[in-house]
Amino acid sequence: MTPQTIKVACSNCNLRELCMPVGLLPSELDRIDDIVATRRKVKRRETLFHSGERFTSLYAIRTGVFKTRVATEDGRDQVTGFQMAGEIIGLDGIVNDHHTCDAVALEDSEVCVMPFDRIEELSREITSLQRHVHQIMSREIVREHGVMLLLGGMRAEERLAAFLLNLVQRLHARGFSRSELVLRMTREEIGSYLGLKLETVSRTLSKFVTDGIIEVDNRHVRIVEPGALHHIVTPAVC
Amino acid sequence: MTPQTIKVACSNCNLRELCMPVGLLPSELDRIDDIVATRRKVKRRETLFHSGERFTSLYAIRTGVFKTRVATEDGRDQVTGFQMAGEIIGLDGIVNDHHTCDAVALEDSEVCVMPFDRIEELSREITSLQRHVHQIMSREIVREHGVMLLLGGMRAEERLAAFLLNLVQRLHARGFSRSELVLRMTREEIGSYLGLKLETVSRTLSKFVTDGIIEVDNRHVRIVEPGALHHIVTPAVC
DNA sequence: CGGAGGGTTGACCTTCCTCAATTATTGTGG
DNA sequence: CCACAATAATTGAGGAAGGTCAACCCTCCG
Repeated sequence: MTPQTIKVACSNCNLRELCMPVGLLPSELDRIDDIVATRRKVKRRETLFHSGERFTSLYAIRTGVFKTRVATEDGRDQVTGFQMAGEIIGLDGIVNDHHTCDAVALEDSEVCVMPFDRIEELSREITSLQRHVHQIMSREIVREHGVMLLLGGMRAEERLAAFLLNLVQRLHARGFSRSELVLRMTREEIGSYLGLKLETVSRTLSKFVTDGIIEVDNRHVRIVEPGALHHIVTPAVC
Repeated sequence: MTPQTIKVACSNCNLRELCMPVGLLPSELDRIDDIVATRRKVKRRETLFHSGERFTSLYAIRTGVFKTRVATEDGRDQVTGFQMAGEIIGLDGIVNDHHTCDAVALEDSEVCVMPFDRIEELSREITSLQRHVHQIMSREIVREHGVMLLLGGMRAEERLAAFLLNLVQRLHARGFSRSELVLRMTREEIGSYLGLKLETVSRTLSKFVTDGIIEVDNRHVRIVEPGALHHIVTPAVC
C-alpha cells in the first residue's frame, strides 16, 4: 500500500448519504470507518453468501446490483429483492447466526464487509448509529410489507408497473435518469420476484410498449409515460 | 394499588421464554422490567395502532391475537401477519417514526407497552438485550421471506397447508394442542394474508375435509393427517 | 461462426376469481 | 331469553388471468 492509497473509509465514500453513515456527525464518521473491515469484490453470478452459511457480517453495496433469493427443498425459489449501491444486505442472518437466503451478484460488484459484532459494539456507544441500524432493519420490514401487498393482491400489469417505478425511483436517488433504466436482471428473475412466469413478464412489457407507456430494447427500458404507470398501480380513486 | 398487586414485570411473566426477556440473566431481567411501562387492553376489532400514527413503542402481546395489515389509497388491503402471545409488534414504525400498518385485535387482548427509546437506552447497556432486539427484527424479515415464497410461488392448497401448519406449530410452542386449533380470523382475513379470495379459502378447506386431512367445524380445525399437509407443502422430493 | 442463454409470441389449459344463492353463526335490543 | 339483523361461511356456475408448452428469434461471446 502506497501512501496515496485511498483509505477504505465511509468518510470519503460518495454513498455516505445513502448508506450506513446516514445521520452521523463528522466525529462519529471517523469511528464508523473502523467498522468497514474490508472490501470484497463479487463477480457476476457469484454469491456473496448463501443459505446455511454462518453469519458474520452485514454488507454495504458499493457498486453493482445483487438479488437475494430463498429456496425450498423441492427446488422452487423466490427472489426476495434486488439491491443496489448503498443498500445493506445480510440482515436475514442475524436471527439464527446463519444466512437463510442467497445473495447473488447480477453484475460485477463490490461490497463493504461490516462484521456484525463490531456494528453492535459501536452502536452501543454511538446512539445515532444504533438508531440507524434499527431503521435499516425496520425499512426492510416495511419494504417487504409492500412486496406482500404486491404479491397478494395485484395483477400482472400492476406488479410490473410498481416494479419499474420502484427501480427507476431508486436509481434516480443515485443520480441516474428519472426515465431510463437498464434492467440488471433477466425476465425470469423479475418474474420470480413478482410472482409471475417469465412469459407473463415479457408479454406485459410488450403490452406496455404497445400502449406507448414504455420503450424496451432488450434490457434497456425508457419510461415514456410515467403517469400511466402510476395510474396502473393506483387505479383511479373515483 | 394494594401491596398484593402483582407487579407488571417480565420476571414473573409466564411468556418470558418466548418474548422479550429471552436469553437474559436474572440480574438483567430485573432491569428489563423497567421497560414495560404499562399494559394496555385492546378489545376485539379495536386497533392497537394504525397507519400514520406516531411511533413510540413496541408492543409485546400478553394475551390474544392480532392481525397487521397494510392498505393502499384505493382501498385494497393486505394482511401482513397474525401475531400471538409473546410476539412483538410495531417494528414497522421505527424507520420513519410513524406506523405504516394497522394492528387490529382479533379477540380481546392485552399487550405490554415498551417505549422504544427505553429499549434503545437499555440495549446500549445490556448486550444480550441488544442482540435480542436485533434477532426479533431479523426474525420478522425472515418470516416475511417465507410469506413471499408462499405468495410468489405456491398454489392455493399449498398456501393453506403451510398456513395451518405454521399456526398449529406456534400454538403448540405455547402449550396448545399439536393437532387442534381455533382460527381467530375469518376466511376473508386468511385469504387476504394468503393472497386468495375467501371463497377459495373455504373451498380449499372443504377439499381438505373431503380428503380426510382435517376436520372443520366453523372456526375449529382438527388436523387429522399432519403428514398429508406437509406433503402438500413439500411435494415429493423424488 | 456457432452455440448457449435470454427473450418473444402463439395456442391451449388450469387455477382461481367473480357473481350469486343459500345456510350458519354471532351479536343485539326488546 | 328470544327474535331478528348483521356477519360469516359454503357451494355452484361461468369466466378471466395467468400458466404451460412449444416454436422461433435475437444477441452476446468465445
